[in-house]
Amino acid sequence: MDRTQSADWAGRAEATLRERGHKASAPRSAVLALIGRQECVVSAQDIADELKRGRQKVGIATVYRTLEILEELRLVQRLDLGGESARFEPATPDGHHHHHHFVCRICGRAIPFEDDSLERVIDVLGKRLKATVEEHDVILKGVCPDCEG
Amino acid sequence: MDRTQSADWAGRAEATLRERGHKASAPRSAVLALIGRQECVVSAQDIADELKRGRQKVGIATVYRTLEILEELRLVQRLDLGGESARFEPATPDGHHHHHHFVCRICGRAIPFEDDSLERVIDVLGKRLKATVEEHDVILKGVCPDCEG
DNA sequence: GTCGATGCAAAGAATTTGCAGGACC
DNA sequence: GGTCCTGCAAATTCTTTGCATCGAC
Repeated sequence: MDRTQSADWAGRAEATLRERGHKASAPRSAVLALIGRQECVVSAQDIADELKRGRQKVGIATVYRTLEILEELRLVQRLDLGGESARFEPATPDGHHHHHHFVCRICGRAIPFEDDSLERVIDVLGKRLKATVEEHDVILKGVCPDCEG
Repeated sequence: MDRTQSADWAGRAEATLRERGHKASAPRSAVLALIGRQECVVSAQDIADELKRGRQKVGIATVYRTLEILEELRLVQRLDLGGESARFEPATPDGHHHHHHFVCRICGRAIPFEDDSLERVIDVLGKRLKATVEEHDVILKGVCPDCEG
């Protein structure tokens, strides 16, 4: 099911880009495919490195430019998890369960989790504030089980 | 009451630094005083600029070094709100109500808010996860009332 | 006096941008 | 064929570091 969803994401992204008048290209497709395969966050450098190991090499500038477009179209979400660089993950279509992140201070790994009560509270909160809330991130920081003790 | 609390923070910070064997200095005191006066986040550059306008000029390197120490001692919290640079704010003593941030996509301002239900849910969540949660950030993004068309 | 703190300037790291050539439609 | 895309390298921006000097204890 993961794989099905992944394929969907890349396909949906390609379609959206085409609709918006963007042209197809091998490097861009490779980036989309890789992002679609992610269950959690990756940095621009991660993407470039991963692709470099494969057959399709992609310049880091292209990775950034592609991510910029995807972010504008809300196909990926940019996250600042406190590391050196920004990280990105495929955005979930509206209403679908999306997750948040626990970041380990020791190993730096980001571990995704979801929680319905949390979403509900944030929903209510959004209504209480006068502002229009378009997106939200919850970041927990601490020590993960592997690094514990 | 704000002012009392601010004075407390700077005083507490100075005391903690002294305890840890750090030496006092005019530049550092100026940074501490300024941070203590903040109700919300500022960037390192904000701090340097603000002090430059006053009588005590402080090099940006000193600002960063001071912030680094303060962060280690958990006297300030570093926040990645998605802007270009990291922002900092005085940390609240344990257990005191701390706030989170709404960031406006148009004007970039960070608006603080607090919510007890949110804290409670995150508390429970921390227990559900096997990891030790040491801190958490909730960031809402959208459009603030002033920028709302 | 000793050792931490400062400021400047240089080094680093992440991200963006300019440009010439190449590919898509 | 025009326009968008790509890769490289240069430019930017934020942050850290090296170093000589100054000041606190």
